[in-house]
Amino acid sequence: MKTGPDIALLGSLIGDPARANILTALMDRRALTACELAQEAGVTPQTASSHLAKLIAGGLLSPEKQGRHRYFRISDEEVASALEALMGLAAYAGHRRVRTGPRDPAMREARVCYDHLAGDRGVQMFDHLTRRGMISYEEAELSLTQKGQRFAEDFGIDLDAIRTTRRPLCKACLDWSVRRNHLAGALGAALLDRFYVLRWARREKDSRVVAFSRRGAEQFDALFATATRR
Amino acid sequence: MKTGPDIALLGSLIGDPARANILTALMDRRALTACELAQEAGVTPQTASSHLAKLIAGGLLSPEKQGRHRYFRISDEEVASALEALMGLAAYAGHRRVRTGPRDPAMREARVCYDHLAGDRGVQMFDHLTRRGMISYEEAELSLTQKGQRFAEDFGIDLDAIRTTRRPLCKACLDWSVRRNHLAGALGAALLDRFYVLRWARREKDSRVVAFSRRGAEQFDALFATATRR
DNA sequence: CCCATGCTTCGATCGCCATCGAAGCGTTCG
DNA sequence: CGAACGCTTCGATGGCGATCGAAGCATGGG
Repeated sequence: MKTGPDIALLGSLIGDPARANILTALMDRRALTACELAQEAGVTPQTASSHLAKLIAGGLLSPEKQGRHRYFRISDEEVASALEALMGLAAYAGHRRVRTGPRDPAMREARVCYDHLAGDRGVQMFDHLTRRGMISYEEAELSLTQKGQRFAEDFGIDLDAIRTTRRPLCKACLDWSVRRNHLAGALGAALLDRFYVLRWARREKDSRVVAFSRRGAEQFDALFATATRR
Repeated sequence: MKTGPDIALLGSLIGDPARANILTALMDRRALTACELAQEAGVTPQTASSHLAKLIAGGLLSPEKQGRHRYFRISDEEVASALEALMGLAAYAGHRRVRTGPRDPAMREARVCYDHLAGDRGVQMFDHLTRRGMISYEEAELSLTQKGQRFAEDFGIDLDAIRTTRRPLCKACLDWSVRRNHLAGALGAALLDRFYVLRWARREKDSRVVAFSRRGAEQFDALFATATRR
């Protein structure tokens, strides 16, 4: 008999197409209702309900009651990160759901991963921050340096406010399209937020794509100029 | 329709208990025969054969013919790394296959992950190497510094020989038991090899456990003394 | 050569689980 | 309060896939 974590349970949860669709739909950090998810997955509400129950029992999703709706979201950054890693392997092994569509390049350029920026631009930002010594990698954990703190404050991020949460400030998340790290954690989320506020970018409706305006892209490139984009 | 990598396929592959057992059994980098794997998984050779065919089709395993035997191994470090990440989530979410057994603490202390050292000791080593500036984390990739190169050579590792392979020298791998990084890549493999040669440790039969001798543990602790063990 | 070994293919069986219709339960709104 | 909505539970159905016995194919040894 084997010992160790049970990957079969998680695998079978992720293995059903309807459930995989649900999880994928929730990878942006939205919380969706059961009916919306049913539509995303292409099944009836009854079926979706049973899937959702299983995903909750498995710890992958968390329900949230609000009025007569029930919203579902991915439980945890840990879960999102593991799913992103699986997507990485899937992309690497060459399993794609559909032939590369028109949306695909946009996804590769910039998309939402849970609540932070992923794709080429996410990696570009991460590269710049580490290369310029704003984020340091010590004891296998990321931390924000003095220089990085000044940068963040200057960029309009209220670090004190962020630090009140229990959530880690900086975390690395493996990008499935670029297969390198991008920045997750509270700071990653705050930065993306800031891009929205500054109108550099906006979320594309019903997708994970983050669309940068021309001006926004220029400003972004100027700010994170160290690393060259692919 | 969704776009992006297909996690459902991988999920369903990993989701079957027999296949999960097979994958887990191969997580040390051994190559096993179909019959051995059948026994590991607790199914007949016929059944195992069909599972193995699917795992190969999915890109997770690679077959290797040798005489009248056919050996199977995990295709790739990428695959092993993704599986380790899934185990991390499973452990985090609290799904364990069996009640914590006597072997479990030993697994947590030191075990083989593909072909490098994982567990408390693996993380301890990684921490020391990064903290002492032997491995640097730049542009989202690990690299061996001058100081690190001297260290490795002094420890009896032939870096030139290693570099002939196309395999990356240093890679980070997320440890499922400690949930922090340990060192993978060619250097990680070479270091573990060195521990065997120096008789600091040996593989426990039929398990992923790496058993350190008392003397070996002392030397190891002396060498990687920066980080305190848990 | 013939037989043993190792593995795969074939065919049949069985069980589990995804699916959906119908009904039940709670919430909201007019 | 009744009707509409949102979601879940129940029950029945169907299909896919895991499983194994038996046979087929290689390879190697005597």
